[in-house]
Amino acid sequence: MRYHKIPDETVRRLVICLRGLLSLSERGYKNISSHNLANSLGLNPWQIRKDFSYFGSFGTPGRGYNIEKLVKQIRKVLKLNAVHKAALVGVGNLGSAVLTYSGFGILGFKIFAAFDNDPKIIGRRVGNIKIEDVSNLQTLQQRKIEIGIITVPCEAAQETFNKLIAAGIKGILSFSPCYKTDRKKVKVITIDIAMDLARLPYYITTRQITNV
Amino acid sequence: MRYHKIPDETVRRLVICLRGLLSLSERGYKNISSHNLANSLGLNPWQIRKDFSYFGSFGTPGRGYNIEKLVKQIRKVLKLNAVHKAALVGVGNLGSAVLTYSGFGILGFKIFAAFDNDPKIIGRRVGNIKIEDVSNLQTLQQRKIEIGIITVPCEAAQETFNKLIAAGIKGILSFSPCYKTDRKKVKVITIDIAMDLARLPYYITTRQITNV
DNA sequence: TAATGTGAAGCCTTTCACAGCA
DNA sequence: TGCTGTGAAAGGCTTCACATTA
Repeated sequence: MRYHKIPDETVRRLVICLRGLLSLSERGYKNISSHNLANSLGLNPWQIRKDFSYFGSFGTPGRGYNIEKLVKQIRKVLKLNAVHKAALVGVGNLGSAVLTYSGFGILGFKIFAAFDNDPKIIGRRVGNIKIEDVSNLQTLQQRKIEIGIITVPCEAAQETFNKLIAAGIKGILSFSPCYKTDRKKVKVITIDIAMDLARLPYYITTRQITNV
Repeated sequence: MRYHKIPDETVRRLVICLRGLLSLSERGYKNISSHNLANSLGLNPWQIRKDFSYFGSFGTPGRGYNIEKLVKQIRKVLKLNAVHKAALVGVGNLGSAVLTYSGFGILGFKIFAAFDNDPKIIGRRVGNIKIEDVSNLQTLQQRKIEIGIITVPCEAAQETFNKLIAAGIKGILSFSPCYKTDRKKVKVITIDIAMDLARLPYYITTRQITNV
């Protein structure tokens, strides 16, 4: 049982496992083997076992894992055992899609605020969130919101980054690549749709097929 | 000069370089050193040079790279030198965001068709694309469309996958994780927003900050 | 028996350091 | 002199094989 640095790829898979386990749990399952869990998620059994081994050993040889117990452990390791407050900036189509997505709650996220700079949008409600003026971004610190989601057009991304960092945001999920960020102050995860699309042709015309 | 398998991570960075170079080119630059290119993209100079070395050597020692020449080479390697036809399924907020995104063209993509199953949406236009009924998906093969973009709700993802594969689609960019796909027939790249968000807290409360 | 947990091997990627070239 | 291209070293992740345990 170790508790060192967990590889980035393991963190990625742990989230996938967590969701798989939650879904199994909902459907009434109590236990599962690494083999069956792996199968249902397109992973390898030994990979999963290795991943879990980075933070403990929770299985029962011959039986497998108790789902509830495992979920609790993964939540703890990923710091998903308390609700995280998030704020979203940029309420266009993409922002609205993220705002109305219902899958975050089960993972411990709740979007508490949304911002835009368009007077036509400010004041409207999306879901049960009232859209505020971006000039209010500075209030995030007082409101103890630590996660930012950037869904503004590319041109506005850099400015939004700066404002979020100034507002004490600790982690950012961004849909615009931004290379001029002080990565010592915040952790940034970028979703770069155009880049992901542009990777496809290389793999299509080449024989070689890999996982994502 | 080799032409072997290019590492997945290199493919990822090549797209980033390509966009960086295109942007430099637009701003009138003709040449750039690995050092400057790397700096502007948050990468390392030696990493970039190594990446390029997988498919040739195009630089001039003491001078750097000719941007136009390099762009041409990267496009060729990534198979982005011809227009790729894409189709999108699921025209909700997310789908509309992708449909109206203007950054694909420069990378060689054009969305030629969009589908939904909601009679209220079918027939409408988004941008200059008329939304079709999903039952028309089978026509993709005749229309020589080889790339699919899945922006349907989770529940509908599996069925959409199956239909796209049946329609002869070669590569899929999906916003719903789907683990039951025949990865020998198509290359799938998944954008899993909830998963990416859920990875953040682990890195926020840990000191360790890494690139994405 | 059936499945876990993990050291060790193998493989892939990143980083380094420097020879070589304009 | 300045920057490229690349072999070699270092580092990190995946896979394997099997001892171990309920």
